[in-house]
Amino acid sequence: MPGCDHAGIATQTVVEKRILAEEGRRRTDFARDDFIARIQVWKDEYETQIIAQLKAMGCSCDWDRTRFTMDDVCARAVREAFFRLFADGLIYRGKRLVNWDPATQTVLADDEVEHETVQGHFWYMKYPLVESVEIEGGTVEHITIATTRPETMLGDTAVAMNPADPRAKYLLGKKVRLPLVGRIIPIIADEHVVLADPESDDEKARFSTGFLKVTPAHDPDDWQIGQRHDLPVINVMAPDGTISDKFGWDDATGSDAEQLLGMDRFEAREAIVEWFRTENLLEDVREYTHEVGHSYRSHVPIEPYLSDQWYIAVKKPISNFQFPISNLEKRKLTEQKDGVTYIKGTDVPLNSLAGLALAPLLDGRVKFTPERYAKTYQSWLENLRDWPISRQLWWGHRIPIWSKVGKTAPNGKPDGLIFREIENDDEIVTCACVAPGCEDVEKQLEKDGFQRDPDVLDTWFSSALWPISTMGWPEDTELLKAFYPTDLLCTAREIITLWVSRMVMFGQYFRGDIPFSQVYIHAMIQDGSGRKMSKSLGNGIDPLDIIASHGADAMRFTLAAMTTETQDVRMPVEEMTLPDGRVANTSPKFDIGRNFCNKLWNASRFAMMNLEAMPAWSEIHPKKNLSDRWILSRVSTTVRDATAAVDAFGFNELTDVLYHFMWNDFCDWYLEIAKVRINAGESAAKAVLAHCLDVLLRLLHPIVPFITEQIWSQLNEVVPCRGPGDSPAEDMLIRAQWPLADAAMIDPAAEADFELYRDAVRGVRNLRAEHNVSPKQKAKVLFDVQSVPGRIILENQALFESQAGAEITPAGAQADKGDAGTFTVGGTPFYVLGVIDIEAERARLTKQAGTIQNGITGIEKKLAAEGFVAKAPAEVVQRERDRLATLKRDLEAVTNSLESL
RNA sequence: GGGCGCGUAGCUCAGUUGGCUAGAGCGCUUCCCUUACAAGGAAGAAGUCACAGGUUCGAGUCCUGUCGCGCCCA
Repeated sequence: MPGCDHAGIATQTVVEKRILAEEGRRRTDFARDDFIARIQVWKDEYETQIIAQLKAMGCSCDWDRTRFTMDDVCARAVREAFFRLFADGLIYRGKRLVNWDPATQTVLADDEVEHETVQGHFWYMKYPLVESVEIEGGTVEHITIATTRPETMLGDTAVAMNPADPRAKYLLGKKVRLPLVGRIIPIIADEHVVLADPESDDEKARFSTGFLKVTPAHDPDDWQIGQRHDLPVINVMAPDGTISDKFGWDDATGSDAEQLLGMDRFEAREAIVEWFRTENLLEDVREYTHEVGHSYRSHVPIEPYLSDQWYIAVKKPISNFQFPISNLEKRKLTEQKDGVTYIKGTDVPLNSLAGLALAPLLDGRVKFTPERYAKTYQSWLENLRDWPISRQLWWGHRIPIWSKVGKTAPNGKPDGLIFREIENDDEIVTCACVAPGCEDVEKQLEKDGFQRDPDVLDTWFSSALWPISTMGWPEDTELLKAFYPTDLLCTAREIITLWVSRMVMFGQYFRGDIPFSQVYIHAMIQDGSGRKMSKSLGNGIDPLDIIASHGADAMRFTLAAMTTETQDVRMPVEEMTLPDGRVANTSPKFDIGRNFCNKLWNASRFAMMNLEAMPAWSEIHPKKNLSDRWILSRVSTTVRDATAAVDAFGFNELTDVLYHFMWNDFCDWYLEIAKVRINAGESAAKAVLAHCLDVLLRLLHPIVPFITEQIWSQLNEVVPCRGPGDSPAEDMLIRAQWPLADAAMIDPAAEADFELYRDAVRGVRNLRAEHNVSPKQKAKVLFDVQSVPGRIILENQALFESQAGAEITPAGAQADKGDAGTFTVGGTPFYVLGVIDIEAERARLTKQAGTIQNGITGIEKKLAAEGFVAKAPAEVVQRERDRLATLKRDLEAVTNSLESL
């Protein structure tokens, strides 16, 4: 089921920027619906492009069912989901410090905040005590706080110190006058405060003065302290990050701080530091490197900001949950606390949303590949905090809540409407959540003075519903019955928490079952120097450009070959001129796939040229010919290995197995042998050839669908019936069955014998190359015809002579081996007569003898080592002994040849 | 601060539960435009498996530590 989500923040930001750049107009210059219409146009353009990319890449999807998270089907599911969550009391409104992005003026989830290391400062600022204090005989007029964000001091409502601080007994309960503002604030005790220790290993302790300014409205830790001590909360900033007294700050007027109003937060920082310096209250400034949260969207520093947001309670037990959750209880993987069933070792109630997502991992119903990613999923859920779901955007699913200040008694009690009273800043607000399909209720509410919440839902809310919403939930559709749960989710590791966990959560909560049983996390492609591909760096690649430069199949093959279990994959990016003349980014890496496809095409063409008058499978006797037995064994082994690789998501292994079979076995050896045999009138090779190609195409189709489908249709014209059974092939390869490995065809003896044959051919070729024997000249080859390799060569004499460019010297012929080149196959010496340069051969053999001797020494050492023979498995010991014997025969042969030179 | 990954040939990467002389592609060297393929064929050179310890008959593989690179989370 193909489709797109609406990528709320990203999409709106892009369109806002574009309209500002092109037309000089801001979002606020538009009516809401008009602006949304503009985004819709942009989205349609890009959606079309994305779908076209998927099609061009050969993705096999159900195109008729293409979905978008904001289309009607999905929108209804979102409304229904929200309504049910609200009805179950899992959605609430909370005043919280949120991650505020002053640039885009929206709230970001914790996951949307990027932590960057920033070179900053600690400023040491003196706050005067209202009354001086005597400590150990000295008079103290000031205390000094240290801060990295001086501008927030305008909102300070206390100074905290650790009760264990020796000065605490003199200072606790005393008051300070907040500079600039003049506000009188208390000195309180809180254990969160780090004690000052210049010698400490802890950096914080080295930088601490022991006094902490407390700004509940602008710092998460301070917010906690404020909650503990019931401190006032004073917000000193406007949503755009400028200093303002319009959002909860009422003692600015008339103070020295008034001059700061309207300044940007960073301007204000400088002004405040300067003011302290002038007033002689700046004690010190020290360099400090620390982590600062930045918006992943606008990249400006996040401002912790006090704001009203809708939340989903993820650890709240759901009363009367209607579906079975898991068998964890039976397996004693839960524990009881205060009447609640928790997942063992966590504070996650089994019947909470977090529990619903965590249980299927723990009970094994959801599996990750590679397995290590299960940890990411698990630890995220175990430490989950409530999910802020409102976003200050226009592009998205608008929150289906209408509200009105004051207690408003419900007018009757229409279906599809839930009222809830919420306390907010000392006033009561009545909120109404409306179910989908109740437009009349919505109109009535608006008539009654209710206003719809302006915010939209987090994009992930609707994305979390994807597996069910796209198939028509909340109806119990035939689609859902047929395809839910699905088998496999394939995705990137960076959204395991944002997306994967929430799909499981919602799938379990709304449908009572997991959305998928397997999660495959694929590698991420980076550029050649290990950087993420991005528009701003200009190091990204458009798949359509790769398709233009190398072809879709080449791209698919290469990507599959690069897909390993590792986290990141590097893709060198290069500008290239495409066939249509455009210059675009692509990568020479795709040569791998292009060369592969080219080879496959040529080999298939050649095979098909030779299939005329192919005998039926039932007429041939492939068991009688070594090369047939060998290639059929290789076919079966390849089918077996390829199937295993697919089952294990080993995509690089799959391409590796198929590459090796196609190129090295099928092309380099079997096709070359078939040439000779077919020329000699041996037509049995044709039937085997056709069968090999048939299986190869079926194995390759998922990776390189276009070229294999094309070859398949040509093959069907040449030989519609082929392979064991001689039955007609499927018209379309995409419908053909994945081949089954035929264990009876696996023939280790044939593979071993063929190996000897191949070594003999290579041995002759090697000598020819080393001694520059002209290709036209036949090499005279002499060997013991009674030996195992000798018999094999003799049985395939014509083939051997053709492939090696050799002539076998008649058995028993006496020959002068003095000027022969030598090589060994399985311990049997082979001589190539009269071709050599004696000095070169001596050097070659000496080197070879050295290599063999190294091998022998290694094995002898191993066999002599204490414990090896006694402790290693018998088969390992035997293997070493066999190898040693062969090597010794090889060495003897080489030594003999050296002596006779 | 917590977690995860990576470091193997000049480059990009494989190497499953420890067990043949550590592999592939690209690049490089030599020869070959042989009637499927020069995006090709034949042959070849090239690695102290980051470093230091440990476990073991045996370590690229397991354990501990160090160094370097990257990612995720707080």
